[in-house]
Amino acid sequence: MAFSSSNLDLTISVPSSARDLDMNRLPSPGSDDEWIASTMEVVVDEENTTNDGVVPRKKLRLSKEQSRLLEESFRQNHTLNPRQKEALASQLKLRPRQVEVWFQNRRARSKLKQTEMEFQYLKRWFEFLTKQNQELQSEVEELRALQVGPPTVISPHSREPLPASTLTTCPRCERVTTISSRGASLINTTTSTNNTSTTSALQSRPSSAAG
DNA sequence: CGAGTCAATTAGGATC
DNA sequence: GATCCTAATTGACTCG
Repeated sequence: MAFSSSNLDLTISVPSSARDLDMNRLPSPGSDDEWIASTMEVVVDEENTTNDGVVPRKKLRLSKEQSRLLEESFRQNHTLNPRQKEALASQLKLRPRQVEVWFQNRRARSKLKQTEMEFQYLKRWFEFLTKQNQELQSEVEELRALQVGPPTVISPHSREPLPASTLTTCPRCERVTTISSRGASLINTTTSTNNTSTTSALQSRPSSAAG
């Protein structure tokens, strides 16, 4: 069995003898099955088999140049059509299946990274909302403490006092509302500075996190 | 039904 | 030796 050495530093060593097997070798000519069969022929020897005759898996390590090229083409496209796959495999002296597997794993890593980033973002967003909620709760408490008689609510539109109403907390959003004869109207209980921070926080929220 | 993709998993090798 | 990274396998699923 003769394996030509390649200029890429991708080899597997067979422990029993010091010989190296070039993992990048393309089948010439033939299918992946033939390539695997020829590889197995080298790998299978008595010292490399377990008691039940199972051949231990040898792991390919991609060279830096191979990884660089794969990353480069991944940046261009996250999936490859069969022709691109063949071309890339041939360029990298890998089997198409290996290129395919690399892209598959790369997509998985990419997705995992994205999920981790989204998790971090949502975590920070949750912390922010919790803090905001606590602050609003405190304000509600303060307002309740100040409430001695029926509240006088100034209309933000007319600047005129609105009819007597009842100060309550919306059970859904926990914002303070007034229930008046004209129906429920929202009172902004936050200060202008708080309002600004809330608005800017909302505006800075990246839409990508939503989906 | 075959090809392609994905999620889950396994396992080899590097690094600490 | 534990841990991390990643190549490779497997089985389920989708789509034309």
